[in-house]
Amino acid sequence: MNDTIKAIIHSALVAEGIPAEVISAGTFVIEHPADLSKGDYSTNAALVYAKVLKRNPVELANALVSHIKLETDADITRVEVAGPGFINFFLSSLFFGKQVKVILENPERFGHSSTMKGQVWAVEYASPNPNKAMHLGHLRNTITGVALCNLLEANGATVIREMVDNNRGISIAKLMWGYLVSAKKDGNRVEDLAYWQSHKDEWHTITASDRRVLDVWYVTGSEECKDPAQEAKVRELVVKWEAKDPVVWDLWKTVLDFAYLLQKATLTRLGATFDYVWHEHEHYEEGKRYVDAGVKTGVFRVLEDGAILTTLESFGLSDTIVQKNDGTSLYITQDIALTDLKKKKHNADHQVWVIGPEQSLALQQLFAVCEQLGIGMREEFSHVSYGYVTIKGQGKMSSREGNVLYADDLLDELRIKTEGIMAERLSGQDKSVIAEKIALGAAIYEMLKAGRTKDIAFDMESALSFEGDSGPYLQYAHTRALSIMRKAKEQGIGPDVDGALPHEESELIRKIYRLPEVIEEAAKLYAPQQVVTFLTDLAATFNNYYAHTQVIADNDATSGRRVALVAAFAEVMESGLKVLGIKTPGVM
RNA sequence: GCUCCCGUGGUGAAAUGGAUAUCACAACAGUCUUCGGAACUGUUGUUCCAGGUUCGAGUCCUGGCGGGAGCACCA
Repeated sequence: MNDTIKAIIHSALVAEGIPAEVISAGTFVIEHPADLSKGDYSTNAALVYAKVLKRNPVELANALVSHIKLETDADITRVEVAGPGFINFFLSSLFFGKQVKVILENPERFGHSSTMKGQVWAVEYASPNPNKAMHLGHLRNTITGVALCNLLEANGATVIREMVDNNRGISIAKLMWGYLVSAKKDGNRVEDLAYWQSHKDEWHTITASDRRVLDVWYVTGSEECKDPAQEAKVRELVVKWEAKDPVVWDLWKTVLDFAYLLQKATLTRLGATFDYVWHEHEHYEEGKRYVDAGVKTGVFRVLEDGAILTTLESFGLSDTIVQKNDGTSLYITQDIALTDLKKKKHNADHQVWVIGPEQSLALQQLFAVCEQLGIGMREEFSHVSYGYVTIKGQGKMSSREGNVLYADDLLDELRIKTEGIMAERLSGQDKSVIAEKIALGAAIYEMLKAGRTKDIAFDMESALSFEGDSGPYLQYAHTRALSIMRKAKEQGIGPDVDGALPHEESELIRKIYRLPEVIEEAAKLYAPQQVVTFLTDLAATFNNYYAHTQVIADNDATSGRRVALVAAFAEVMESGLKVLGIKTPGVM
């Protein structure tokens, strides 16, 4: 419809005798007026061209409208000039009827587009550190990443979901050390690796429910490092690991397996899947080759002390060191290699990093260096950042302050709360499954409802409230729709997609068809939040309809048409929620 | 000091340079509870400050103020 209106305006501009070069120079937009009384679509074309042509906007708008010939039985019934010179388009019942039909005939495809067809996007997200349980910050990252991938995919892109496993270095060594010295079942302290290797069963193992224990070992290891003598032992672990010492590798693999077990449980819960996981130990040494090459071609410069620097002034960025003076790697050294490896592996034309804002400069520098080295142009690389999550009234989370809210704990609390509410109503065996879906829905909604770059002060009370703007509000609207359909089926009323429903009856019919536009725009802007806003408005419109219209009425010829509208709403809501990563609970 | 992000009712948020700034929570007043009340209707109340660009600014520009993050051999 967007394109149709654009074409109509274009021919009206031509008919008005406006030169082609003037027309193509102007950029007018087609949008939905905020208020439905102003029409279904609106354009500012007259305002834009009136400025260029130095004409009165309202007069120009009227002239343009006079060139528009509407056919009877067409999708557009009325065109009006309003306000300072907007041209508003009103759509017909026929059009809306057709949309309901389109939705119901192929519900799986509705909301999808092919605007990104042929593009390959590699998206790195989540990437939790193995030494800690996931908390609120990781939750926002993961949920944002899942939604972004779904959005790109919904528009036809091929999406490669990637995660980076930072599985080596001092942090992991601390975790290993903490496990070694504090996880013996009898509580005795052992520092002897050989003893551990031959008596492994004397140490604790882990199950998916032992969520915090990893943090405990890591903190123990970190605390020990405050003593220089102990720190030396932990550093020695790193050195031995790099030398591939078999015992150290054995311990390393043991501890990592625990970490992966916990990570996987949480990520699976959040619906995060990955096509490829990059393990740091496999590529961390690769970076030096790229640095050497950069030095040879004169892109990089060796400083007096041996460190290697690149100048990024032409990119408007501060210079950065790409290799330490002792010849060892930095994060950026590894990332250069990884970016190239990723690109070659997937032949991706776009690479996205879903990472916090504190990495902004580092990533801009990485992108610039990749351009310097000919790995790719900066336009191929995007940093999809997001705001911080703090706990309301407590400020920034800090494990030292003891105010860290873990992802799983939050989800559990939401699930328990949901089960409590549900107990009052029903006692199905699927109760905990449904409660989990609703808990996830509530959490995802909280994380996506704000603009991506905005900080969130997470309010547990608000998240636990299922009234108004919330995931459960959307899920519930969907459930109510299904419930109507169930009743309709029982009474033998099928959806009537051929009869036109008078659209004055509800605003609902004038909104449901917009989902594909929203999903397209949201993908372009990396803004899942726009889908949230749309669905919330749609659910409110449905609830209003529900409250004021008896869908299934005896001896009512329009029941079938209303059922079709409700069914279409249910499909649209389900498609929209799916993109966000929210599951519909169905009829509970 | 420099760079980036953010600033919208009491609270949390929305708004590709457009029309009367839109929702939700809270508060107050109601509906109905015959398709599921996790609902619906109504009332009160908002763009950090000062300039500028524009027919039109929450949005763009300049300068402040407030909050957060980053700034070369840390991860």
